[in-house]
Amino acid sequence: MQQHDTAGGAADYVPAPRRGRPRSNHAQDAIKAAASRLFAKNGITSTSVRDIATEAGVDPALVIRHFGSKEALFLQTMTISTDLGRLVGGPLGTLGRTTLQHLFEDTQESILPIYRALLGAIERPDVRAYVETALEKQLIEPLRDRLAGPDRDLRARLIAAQINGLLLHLAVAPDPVLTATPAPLLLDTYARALQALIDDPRTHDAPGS
Amino acid sequence: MQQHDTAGGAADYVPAPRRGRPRSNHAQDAIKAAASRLFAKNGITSTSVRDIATEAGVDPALVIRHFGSKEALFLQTMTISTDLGRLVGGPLGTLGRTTLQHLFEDTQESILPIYRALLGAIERPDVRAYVETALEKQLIEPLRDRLAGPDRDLRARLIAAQINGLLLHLAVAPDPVLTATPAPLLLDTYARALQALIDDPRTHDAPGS
DNA sequence: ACATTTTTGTCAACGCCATTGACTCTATTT
DNA sequence: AAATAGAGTCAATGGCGTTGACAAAAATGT
Repeated sequence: MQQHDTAGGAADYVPAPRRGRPRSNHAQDAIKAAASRLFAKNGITSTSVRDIATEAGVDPALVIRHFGSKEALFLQTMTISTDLGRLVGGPLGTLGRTTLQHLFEDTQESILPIYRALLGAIERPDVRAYVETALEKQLIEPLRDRLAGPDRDLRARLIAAQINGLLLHLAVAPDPVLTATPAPLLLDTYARALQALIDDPRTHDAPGS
Repeated sequence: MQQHDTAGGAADYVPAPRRGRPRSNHAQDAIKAAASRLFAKNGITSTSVRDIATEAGVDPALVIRHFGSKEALFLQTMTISTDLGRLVGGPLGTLGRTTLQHLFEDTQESILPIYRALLGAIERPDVRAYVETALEKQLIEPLRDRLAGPDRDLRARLIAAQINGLLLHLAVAPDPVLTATPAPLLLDTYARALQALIDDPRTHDAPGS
């Protein structure tokens, strides 16, 4: 009656792989792990659903079954876990420096490949929407609430642009110069630029007069 | 002296499409025009070779025939024509402001869609290589040569990161706040941040002392 | 204990994609 | 006139994301 028992002997005794509905899904975790690794390493376009399925040891159709689409799986795995909002918690006078400091501590771990992957997928509408809201809620809004002086919203957005510019340069290319630069020097230098928008323009608007 | 039939009167004296080997290829120009429009509007992944071929009125195979591959066509059409090097020509004291000014004048024209398209294709190795060298040769090097003081190379790279951060925010999302901001205010504010890295750190390192 | 439902997993397709090889046709060159 | 070389066409190829029909096993109800 049965004509195929490809993966395991279904009629024998069920050796290792359990079938049906285990409480903690085994295949789902394997798919997520494989997707995280491959997306972070090669990006979304160079990573095929079949690649993920092969590395996870499952059928390609199962990937779509569980996650809906390749893009949905991408959004579920390539998320920036660290709360960017807490980066802007320090005192105002040294906010630029402490923000970069925190960012670099996290960056050393794992957010740079994720940032690169998200950037490479920014063309897809769903990814762009996710990045936009994450940027707005997790960086621009906390930043704006901490600023004083005129044009707080504009300045918060421009500070976010500065931060993303640095991440962009660190993420897209293994820039040998930036990478080789001692972290304190790089942080101090860029913090000076951030601070130019953090400080209330009225406090030292015209230094001479 | 030489006539080109890209946009002007191609039908003046050669109405019927010539076959064989015309000196100025008709289909090639149509493909380039269609590719420029579609790539700039929808990006590389959402634009298929078949779409380009349909809009140009040619066979899809002909597109590959002439340009080698979709990616090669992308790199031939999505080029930033304006020389970024001349942006940094102004006097040092107001370099940040004048650079942004020039950038915005060009931006109003057409470089923003191209920037967005390049960013969306940054995952592809050839595109990334092109962007990297263009950035290095056309922006970082001219900038570095104009700076004075310590860490000129590092500061030039960080200024480039700032500029790209602003372009990133302008390109990926139609940010309503940044778009609605009066250009002079936006330029003045961001120029202050640029100037923090342009100015020789030694000249006003300790403003109080 | 059995029957039903729900979820997991499998397999073979579908339609779209970029790209290719074989081919014709025409203008230029010899 | 013959040879050449590029322009254009057509059908096919292999890969892609995704889907539908189906089997199997666990969960659930009785």
